[in-house]
Amino acid sequence: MQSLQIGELAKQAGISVDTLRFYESKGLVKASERSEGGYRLYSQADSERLNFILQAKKVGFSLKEIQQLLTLDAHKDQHTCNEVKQVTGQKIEEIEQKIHDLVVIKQALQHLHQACCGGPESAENCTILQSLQQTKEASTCNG
Amino acid sequence: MQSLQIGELAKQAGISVDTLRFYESKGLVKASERSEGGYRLYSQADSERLNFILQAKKVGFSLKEIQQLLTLDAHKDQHTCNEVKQVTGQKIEEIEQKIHDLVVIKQALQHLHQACCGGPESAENCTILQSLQQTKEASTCNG
DNA sequence: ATAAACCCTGAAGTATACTCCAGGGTCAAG
DNA sequence: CTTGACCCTGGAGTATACTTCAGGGTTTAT
Repeated sequence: MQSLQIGELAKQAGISVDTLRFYESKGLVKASERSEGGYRLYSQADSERLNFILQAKKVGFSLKEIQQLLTLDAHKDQHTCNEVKQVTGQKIEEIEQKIHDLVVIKQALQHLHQACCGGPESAENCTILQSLQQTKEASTCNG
Repeated sequence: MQSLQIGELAKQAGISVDTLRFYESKGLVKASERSEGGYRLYSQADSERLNFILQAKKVGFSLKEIQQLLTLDAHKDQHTCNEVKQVTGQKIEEIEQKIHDLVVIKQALQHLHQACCGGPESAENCTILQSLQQTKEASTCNG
């Protein structure tokens, strides 16, 4: 169970050390320890927390929303199971909507991807909005 | 086929008229017509374009990325099928990753949602990160 | 014809999420 | 014991995505 310095964790996560310190300032991830000299030392748990944050961010959650999710336990005494059940239920619905939206966009892109010959021709008839529309009839390039 | 004024479209889409004008300034949606007095008039196609934008935004695409998708056809002559095939292929992969991330988060939330008794007790052991971890053993509130 | 509700442009202001200093300490290697 | 790579804090600067404001025209109802 070795801990990581900020630079190591940042590299692993694919973000900058500035971003990590910024997230700390926002209460999102805090190094669970500091070295003698004051260096941040991140544990495996810290690293997992960070991964969750990045995952959630990628799919459109704001840092504020992510914090809400992460701090359902921060003020344990003030949060009841009732609250947790409500918040999670709502977020699950949101996520289902997001997945649906992604599937719609993906289908349009797939349609476009397949219809497109991939050659050096001008792509006049290859457009997403057309794909979203006419998902039934096959469209071809310059056709 | 009636057209909408900016306020009507904004209301329908659940955004502000300012946001709509802002999107226009960024080249994302433009009213296909103007009234005599200079009012923007949006067609059904404009409205669908806007819906695509909002859908894509919700799942974490930036306005720049959305514009890229929407303008695969803007400069028709300069885009080849080859390019379109590349761009779409890449975006499809991105979307698949996003869907995967959402499913992971959703599962953790569902675990939490189910484990939580929903009562007025303190939610000490109901945390997402725990859920992400121990998706196998059932956890209960205060247990 | 005038008030209320809507629309216009251009520019400045704000929130979020970083990103980049300045000035200085830590640490391993030589 | 110093050089280079790394770390620290606090604060200023930037990009993105809006939001608000100032000053003014348009439309619809009365």
